[in-house]
Amino acid sequence: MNGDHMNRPLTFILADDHALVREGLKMLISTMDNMSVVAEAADGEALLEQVTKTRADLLLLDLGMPGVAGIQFISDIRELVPRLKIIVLTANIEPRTVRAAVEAGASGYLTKDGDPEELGEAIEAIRKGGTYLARTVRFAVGEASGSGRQHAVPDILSPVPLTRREREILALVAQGLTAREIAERLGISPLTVRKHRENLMGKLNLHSAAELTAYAVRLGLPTA
Amino acid sequence: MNGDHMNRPLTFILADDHALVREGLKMLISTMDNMSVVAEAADGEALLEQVTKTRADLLLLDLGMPGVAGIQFISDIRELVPRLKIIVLTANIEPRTVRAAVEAGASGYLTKDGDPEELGEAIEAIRKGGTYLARTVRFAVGEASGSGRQHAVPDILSPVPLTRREREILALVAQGLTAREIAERLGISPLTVRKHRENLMGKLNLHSAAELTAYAVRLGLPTA
DNA sequence: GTCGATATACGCCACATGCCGTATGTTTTC
DNA sequence: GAAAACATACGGCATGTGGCGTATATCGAC
Repeated sequence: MNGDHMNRPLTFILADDHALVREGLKMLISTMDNMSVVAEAADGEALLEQVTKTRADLLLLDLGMPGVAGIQFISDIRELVPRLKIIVLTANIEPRTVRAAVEAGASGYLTKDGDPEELGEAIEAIRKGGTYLARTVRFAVGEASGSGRQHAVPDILSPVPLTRREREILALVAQGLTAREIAERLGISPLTVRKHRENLMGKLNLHSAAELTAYAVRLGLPTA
Repeated sequence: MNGDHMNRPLTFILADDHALVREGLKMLISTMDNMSVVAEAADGEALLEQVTKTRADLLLLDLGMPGVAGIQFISDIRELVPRLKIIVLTANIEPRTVRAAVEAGASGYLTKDGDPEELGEAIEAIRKGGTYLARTVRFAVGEASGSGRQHAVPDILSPVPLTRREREILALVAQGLTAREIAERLGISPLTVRKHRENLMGKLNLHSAAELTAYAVRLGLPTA
């Protein structure tokens, strides 16, 4: 971001739990000028190791990885290694998630069903110190000042920061457990679990365990 | 399978709703000898068009595509174009799904988190007229005769053929709708919906709407 | 024409859930 | 050290759900 315009190659960490997808992305990146993949990770633990061990410039992060509780992970990494820019790569196009990712410190947000060229555009934008949102989700953030959004933003919820406990309980609800089962597993009262769940539904604007489950699955939490 | 050992290149159709993933797979395949991708499809409709229009040898099918009601689609395509061999590519490793896919006529079953080399191995096996299952799911089918399975197969359910109505209701349950809402939408009694749901849970060995939802989402049904 | 599968519909019961309120102790933040 | 956020816990009430049984109409297969 200072004097190294485009001499030194940009280094990447690839984080995606699908080896086949990683392989494909590596191929894609290797066809670009001055780019190289220096590390890969298939789960959150491996990723944490790699981000501290390597000195990569960019992290291409699949939000659907096991052991990666989504958004929270972004802020964790930003705190740990501030110089590492994060590009989120996911199938999730919910406005809620996009906003949360950006506010957590992601520099880019790409969707898996987007135009492959967007990867290059995102890298370029971020190298210049900017941020990049995939065209498919750009409407989600309201454009801040732009000419005029074509679609109204559906739900105006704040980025919905979940507490640690809430995330924990969301993950268990997502596995189809009842309040009682969750309570047993956590060693607390079923009534407390219910309260947490109520708070979750309030924050996320959902209205049933099934919707919570769907939300969690789409968010990439493990479901079995 | 007859005289064309390896002169004519093998032609592929890629079906995956994620353009980025398709791009990566295309790269991967292009690095192999005598392989070429002749068509791509991002949804079920486009795919149906391509399978009839082109005369490809192999279909690499992501089971998570929108508009593709999973397994059912495999038998549909097999009926339509019997010469086209199907390799399923999915993140779903449920024994139930694996067995169902194979019985529906899939020649291969690869998982997205599997070893990328498996793609080559699968193609080779299928070219010889065999079938190929990813190592991560091979246990699911019981090996039929094999030396000895390392893990017992957890649930012994038959491949679970769902009726049209049941699939319809599964999709709606998966969106978090209550029995009443589903009944209104279909113009039938809520009690009937409940019965269908009970039958579904019986067939799939699930025990709550949340589990049904998780199942449907993993299966690739739309959830919003 | 009968049999089986499917779709339809109802009732009962125990239990879980969603929504409301209140309360207390702990931890984090300012 | 005060204020805010969080985790804990309880109660009531209307509704939904899961598991059970029963019953009828339709339709395609044999």
